[in-house]
Amino acid sequence: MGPTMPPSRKAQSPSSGASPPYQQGGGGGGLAVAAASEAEAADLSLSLSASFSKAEDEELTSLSWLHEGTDLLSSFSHSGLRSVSPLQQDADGQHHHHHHHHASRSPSSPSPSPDDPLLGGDAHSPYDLASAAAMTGATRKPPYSFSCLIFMAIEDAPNKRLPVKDIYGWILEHFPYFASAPTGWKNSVRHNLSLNKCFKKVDKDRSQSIGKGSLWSIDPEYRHNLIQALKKTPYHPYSPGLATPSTSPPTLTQTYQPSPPLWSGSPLFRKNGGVLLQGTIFAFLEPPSPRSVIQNGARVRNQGLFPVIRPLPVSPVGSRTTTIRSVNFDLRPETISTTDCQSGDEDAQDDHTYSTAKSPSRSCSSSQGGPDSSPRCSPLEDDFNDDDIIAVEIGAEEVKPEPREIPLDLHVAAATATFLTQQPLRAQRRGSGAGAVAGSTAGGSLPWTKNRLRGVSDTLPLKKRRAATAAVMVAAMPVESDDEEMKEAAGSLLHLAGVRACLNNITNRTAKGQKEQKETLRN
DNA sequence: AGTCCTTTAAACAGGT
DNA sequence: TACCTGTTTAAAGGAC
Repeated sequence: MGPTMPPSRKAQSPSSGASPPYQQGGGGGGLAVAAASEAEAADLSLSLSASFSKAEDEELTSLSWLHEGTDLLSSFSHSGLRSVSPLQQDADGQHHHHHHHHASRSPSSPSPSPDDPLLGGDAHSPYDLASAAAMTGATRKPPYSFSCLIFMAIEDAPNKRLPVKDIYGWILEHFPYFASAPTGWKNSVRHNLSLNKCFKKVDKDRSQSIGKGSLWSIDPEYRHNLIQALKKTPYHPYSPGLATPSTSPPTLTQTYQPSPPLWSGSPLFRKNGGVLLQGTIFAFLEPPSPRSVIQNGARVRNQGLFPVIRPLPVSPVGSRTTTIRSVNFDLRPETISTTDCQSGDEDAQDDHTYSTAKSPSRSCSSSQGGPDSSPRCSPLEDDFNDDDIIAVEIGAEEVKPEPREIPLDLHVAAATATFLTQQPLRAQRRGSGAGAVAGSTAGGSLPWTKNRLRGVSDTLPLKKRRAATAAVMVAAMPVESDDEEMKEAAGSLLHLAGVRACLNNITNRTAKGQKEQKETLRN
């Protein structure tokens, strides 16, 4: 019953042609190097960091809306946009569909204090929906993937669950674009709900059936993937074209020129792999005091929906370092390739969440460790459980003047690692490898392809993978550095950290398979 | 060139 | 019957 060939695809998605920001596609795998430009790509500091699950927890902790009873709603409150959810639910999960009103017009939440440097009274706060809406306009597609949109909608619901219809409503309300967009988006939403492991139906209680359909909720296990996906948005303070927070305390980061847009679909972002690089570089640039991070964290928490994506502070050209981001992403236990993790394929199953974070370093694809990653595969974990990130700076070359003093010793690196574990941006790291959540198809594997039929075992043989990893490392080396010592150092460090990058360990699955897995998880 | 990923389109089944 | 919901397959296209 395969679908018949679509009559005319040409009229297809507007999205595909113009490389809209929200398109995060491409997961390709290259090593992502953060730089404001290609040219600068090679000029970043090389930092290897490994993060582990614990870090993830901490990371989550940093998001207020996750742990402090601060839900996304509150995040909206800061924008004055969301005051009242259009979809009101009572404690029983009953939905009372209020007439859609634009929350922005009737803010019920207190506006951010004008003098709050973090929240800023800035009407153009990049973190509020109003700004987002204004920026995207009613005619432009929001930069969020459907998964993110769905996630936000659900999170915005008092009971964290919504029927599709209300999800549509939420999206429409907050992103007017869809009001006039082709109807296909609803199909996409449903498609996402069905395929993305991040979403799951709530067992419907007959007694309180809401009628047709089920309530959809976020699978806690994959939630962080969604969160991470959200973090990758174009709406961050320093995005060009976006308002910038006027009051942020002077930090080293401010000395940077705003880098190109870093929304997840941004080429630059992809190149960087986003997160890690951001986090890493960020860490180096930020004052030693975690405070700034915390501040940012606070911000994140307040922002909720609008992930803090800061521009990558780009190392001035000239610094001779390279950043290896894939390591960071992939090292997390969850993202570690099964192969590298002893377990092999057994877990192949859980993985699949569409990743929201797409990742360039798909090393451990979403399919794999995805979000769930239940199987904690990793020896690494045993060795490092505490501050999950190990950042190692590998040799900055003497050659060019380091614009910023980049710590060259492990102590500093360690500190940085710690720092990173506390800083929100860090979350993004995984985007890459693991596939984040995203969307729809997040987990990783999308249905379509033969590839998907391959199992973990089909991925590159361990040997090759390792070779690939090595290649990655080498590739990450300063361009002009063919210094074997350096390479060795990198290798040693990785080894030391028990880090093994895993590449292309993506398990492809058929949609069916995913579904089955999804089912399995449910049961 | 091949692979990955997201989005879009569409067929279909089941429910209301 | 018409519409909605949910699942699944397929393909387009961008990115690496």
